[in-house]
Amino acid sequence: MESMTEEATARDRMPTIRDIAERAGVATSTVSRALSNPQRVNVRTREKIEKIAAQLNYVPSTQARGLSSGRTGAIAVLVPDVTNPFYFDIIRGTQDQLKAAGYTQLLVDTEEATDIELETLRKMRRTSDGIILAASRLTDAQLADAASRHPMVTINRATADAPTVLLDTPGAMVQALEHLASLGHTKVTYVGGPTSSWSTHRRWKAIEEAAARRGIEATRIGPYAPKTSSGAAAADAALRTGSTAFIAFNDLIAIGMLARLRERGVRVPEDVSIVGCDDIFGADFCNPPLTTIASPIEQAGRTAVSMLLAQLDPTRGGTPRKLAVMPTHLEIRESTGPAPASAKAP
Amino acid sequence: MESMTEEATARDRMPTIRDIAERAGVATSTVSRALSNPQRVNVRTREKIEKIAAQLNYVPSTQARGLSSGRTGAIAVLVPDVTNPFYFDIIRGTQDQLKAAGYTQLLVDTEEATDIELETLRKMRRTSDGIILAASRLTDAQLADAASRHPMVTINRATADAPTVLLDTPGAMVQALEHLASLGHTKVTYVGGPTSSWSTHRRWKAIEEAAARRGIEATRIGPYAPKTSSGAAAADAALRTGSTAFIAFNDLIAIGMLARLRERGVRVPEDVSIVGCDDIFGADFCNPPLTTIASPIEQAGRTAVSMLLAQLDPTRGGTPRKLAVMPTHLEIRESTGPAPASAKAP
DNA sequence: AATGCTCTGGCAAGCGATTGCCAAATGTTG
DNA sequence: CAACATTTGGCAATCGCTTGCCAGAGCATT
Repeated sequence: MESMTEEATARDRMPTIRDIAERAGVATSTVSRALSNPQRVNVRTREKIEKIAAQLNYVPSTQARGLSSGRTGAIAVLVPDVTNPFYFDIIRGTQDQLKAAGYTQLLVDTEEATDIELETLRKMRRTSDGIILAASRLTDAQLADAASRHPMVTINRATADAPTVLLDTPGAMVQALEHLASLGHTKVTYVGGPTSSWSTHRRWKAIEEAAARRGIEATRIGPYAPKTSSGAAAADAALRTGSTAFIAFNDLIAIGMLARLRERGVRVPEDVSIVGCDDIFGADFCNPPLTTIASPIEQAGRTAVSMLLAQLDPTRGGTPRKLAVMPTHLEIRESTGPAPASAKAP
Repeated sequence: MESMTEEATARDRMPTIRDIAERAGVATSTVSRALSNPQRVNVRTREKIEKIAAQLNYVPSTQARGLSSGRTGAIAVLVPDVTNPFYFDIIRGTQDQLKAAGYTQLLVDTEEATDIELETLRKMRRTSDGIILAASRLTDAQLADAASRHPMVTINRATADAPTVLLDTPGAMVQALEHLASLGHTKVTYVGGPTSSWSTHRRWKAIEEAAARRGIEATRIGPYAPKTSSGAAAADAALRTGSTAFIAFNDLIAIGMLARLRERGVRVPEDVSIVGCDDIFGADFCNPPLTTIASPIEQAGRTAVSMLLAQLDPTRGGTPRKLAVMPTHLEIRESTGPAPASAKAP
């Protein structure tokens, strides 16, 4: 029985460019062009091909396409911790913009580990067209190496070797300090994040400088892991400093501190004030609502994608920017208040 | 100048299996086997090849591998909304398990839209080896069709056509109802989620039945989008029902209601009680902390991956399960309390 | 009528692996 | 030592699509 029709043959196999070519009576190359380079082919031929493709429910193979064209159509997004709401906003931003540009997003959690980050970078060199690296834990040298091998954009981690999107949190830290100063606080403690975090140093430096300029006594404690569970230890240590106001590396830690302070009977903001950072989901409805540093995080993700895409296809975009700084502002809620009178004379 | 050495040639190009073969003096097929089918080749040859591969910093091309082997090494995870913390946990679970199994995760946000979901499904048929579909908005027929074409596991959306991971929220809804009943509540309102959500109907049905059995008057309002911003409208409508206790479709809505109620001067739990669902990030530190239905969400993600992988490679796993029901429990916090006395005699 | 373009479409060579089949080498056994 | 098994490695065909190059057709220009 050699009478199998094309219909029968194609039943279980996915249709390929060849099936279309046969039915249309053209060469596969023509089909390829009609589908991915429309103006290269006659309108009538194209329409015919498109019709057949639709009929067959044809879906091009990314694999094959990638193999021959060298492009994969995928962008890898590396974040240190997918559970951290901060990164979720970034992911949402990248997802959004990537989808719009027809790219697939490969999401990888590097678990705040340098080696996983490096290994992922290595693999992705082959698997993706470009990489978005959020809050990288890598050293400058490692970063430079990675950037030299693959199109890359970093978020919240400046480097001369790749375009970067920065949230101007240091700027807002200064605002936060001024806010606290105007409320009468004279001793402020910065609750630091992971040592490997570039941001935490940047923030502390900003605070240190601004404090010196204003005659405020600034101290630093830490490092603490950026999780609510670190908040307990952080709160205890912070209290021991004698400061009346704390600025936390991020909202996660701040929220954890809030819980611990309540547990210990320390009132916020009557006894101490707390400022968080990032304005993540939850910062507005915790108890008390957290004064924090807000920024367009999702926008940062989108911008990173745009910058990466511009790098991939220099013809399309205009001047590829090397640096984008997102504005931030202090979102004052209820976790900050006047310095307690007693604190003035210890 | 034809004297370019191999070194020079290979400088900017990624090393391929062929480069290794040449250096090792063997055929590419041998290299391929040594790398992905070690026992098929002599130990000494293998070691030699591995060494050279390491030297060259060789990374196999997923594309090429996929083309010839038919497998892509990627699993697509479709969620209705990446911003919803509930899905964070699922994503974290899948990410974790997929990485462990050597798969890449393709994350797609279907934006609660049926057509995006369908379109993504179509594309992913070629791009991924399998699909994990969380809280699908599809009809049974659409789901059956999709499942027939591609290995698939659903989460929180039962179907006879694909293995499913279910969180036993309906069971816990009954617990919640009993909890409320024992606190003296006799009128309870269910604040429903999106009409297209399979879960919301399932939950309401469970409540309705349990309420009837216990002589509690249960009403339903909705639908509401699963966002905190829906909470305001939901709270207003809920209040109008005259019920003293509300069970929300999820924590997002519940948290939004909390805010609105405070705004309106309605005390929780003194005046009304609220129960959420999912125990998402934030449910424990909102004000007041939310009584909610907790479940091992991350675990659900992991289980889904296991079930999918078992389906892909039937030899490895044991009996591929068709259904996994994750246990849930009522997490009692401070948003539920005794029914107000006045409510007894309206 | 000759010349030169622009359009279209086909040919065929890859892209980088995998894998069925075969042959040489090596080992085992009676 | 012959006969047979088992390893081990090579050949070459694929996988599905892209793309450089070429040729014929259709037109406009001299």
